[in-house]
Amino acid sequence: MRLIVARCEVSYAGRTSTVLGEAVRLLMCKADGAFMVWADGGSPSVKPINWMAPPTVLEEERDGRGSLTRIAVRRDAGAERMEIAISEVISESEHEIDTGASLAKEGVEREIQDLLCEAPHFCGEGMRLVRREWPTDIGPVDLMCRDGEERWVAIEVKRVAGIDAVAQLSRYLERIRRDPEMRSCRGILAAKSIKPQARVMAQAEGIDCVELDVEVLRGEREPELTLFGSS
Amino acid sequence: MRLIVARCEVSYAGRTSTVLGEAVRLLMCKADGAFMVWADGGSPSVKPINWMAPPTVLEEERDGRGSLTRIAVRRDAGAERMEIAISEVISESEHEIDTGASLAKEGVEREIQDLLCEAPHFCGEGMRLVRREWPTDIGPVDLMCRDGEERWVAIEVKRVAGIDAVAQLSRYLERIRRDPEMRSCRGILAAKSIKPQARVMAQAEGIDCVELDVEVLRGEREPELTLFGSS
DNA sequence: AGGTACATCTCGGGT
DNA sequence: ACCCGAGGTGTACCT
Repeated sequence: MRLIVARCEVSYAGRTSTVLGEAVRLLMCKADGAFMVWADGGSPSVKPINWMAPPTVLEEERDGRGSLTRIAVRRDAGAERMEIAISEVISESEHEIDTGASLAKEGVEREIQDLLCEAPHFCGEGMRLVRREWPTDIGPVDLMCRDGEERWVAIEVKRVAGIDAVAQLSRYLERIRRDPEMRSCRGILAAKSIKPQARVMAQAEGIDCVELDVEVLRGEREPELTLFGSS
Repeated sequence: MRLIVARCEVSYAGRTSTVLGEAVRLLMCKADGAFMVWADGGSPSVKPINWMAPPTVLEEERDGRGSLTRIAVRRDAGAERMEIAISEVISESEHEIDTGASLAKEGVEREIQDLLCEAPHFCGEGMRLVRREWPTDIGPVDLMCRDGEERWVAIEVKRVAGIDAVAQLSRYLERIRRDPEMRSCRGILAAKSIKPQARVMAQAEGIDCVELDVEVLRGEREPELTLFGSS
């Protein structure tokens, strides 16, 4: 990875076009072709002010003393491009950084889905998993189950559920119910946290809400009596 | 801004939890309190593998020779935390980097909305803007207009419109039409590009689609005869 | 290649 | 503080 601290102007043209006046910035050039321009404060804080995602082609110009004067980054046959005009190089270094290794994440939607598949009864007594990623012609619904009364139940799993999650499940239900056998399929929105507006919209659409406690799902803690106290 | 290249282990616990085994990584510590851990390849390429957004509290430990051995980053009273155990420091530097300056973006949704406000007739003959960001109880619709026949028209502006945009406009229309005076309000989805599936869904919901040419909106180019060739 | 959904999304604007 | 929507979203997965 190359790290360059330089006084520079940056212009980008592609999906939009931007110009950054002269200032001291960090230029970060990853081995995978990603190129980023960083400022040190303000917004955005955890995002570069300008960047090019790989694959990119880099072109450099140096003056007679070997000092960087210009960097051009191209992508998509030049449809996207960034130009860095450098007036002063303050630091230039290169380091061997390891490539990203496996990173296990816990608590994301996939894990909640995994846990719920093992214990669907947390969405209602007698609930049984029929199929995960049940296909519809506009995308798969996370879980398809049958409840204690043999009724079909489509479950949409989210980490945090907003109104978009309700809209998503509604779209699926509309498709699913076109099958005469599934006409009475009901919907459950299951999430670690459900926004108030999403609850209101879910109620209006006849969709049940279940807030999940991941530690309970994992079996690390006993469920509390109020677990099903939603709707 | 501080840049540290070090062999280290990283663990994060907060919104999710992750563990990263020992490897050489770049640690980036911004003046605004943002902290990032970078690998050099793999995915995601333009995002750090681990990070903490400001505000953060940093805590460092050094050995007898003054070499970094541990960094702890805390946030939100310790609810979110990252621990970096350092076995070898390869490089450590600090630079004065300028704070983010103003960055003008063109071609994003806001600019399209601006241009459309100045020239609503691109969404239909006789179209007049009544109000921008027309409020509903589930959020504002981008533009509220009246067409040549005095009919209300709600316009949702997007850069790229997918089915989620159609769903969003449908939700707004459902609310808007609860007002008896607006019962016949129609909807237009206006975007630089509209996905085929979104067109299908829009047609099913009686929503019109208008694909916009930003250069024409800006007055840089003459409209082509097929501008309204949508449905 | 195109469509769909997830993300520790991040970020800005509103209430 | 929370909610909502935009993003040059990026990224994986599927068709």
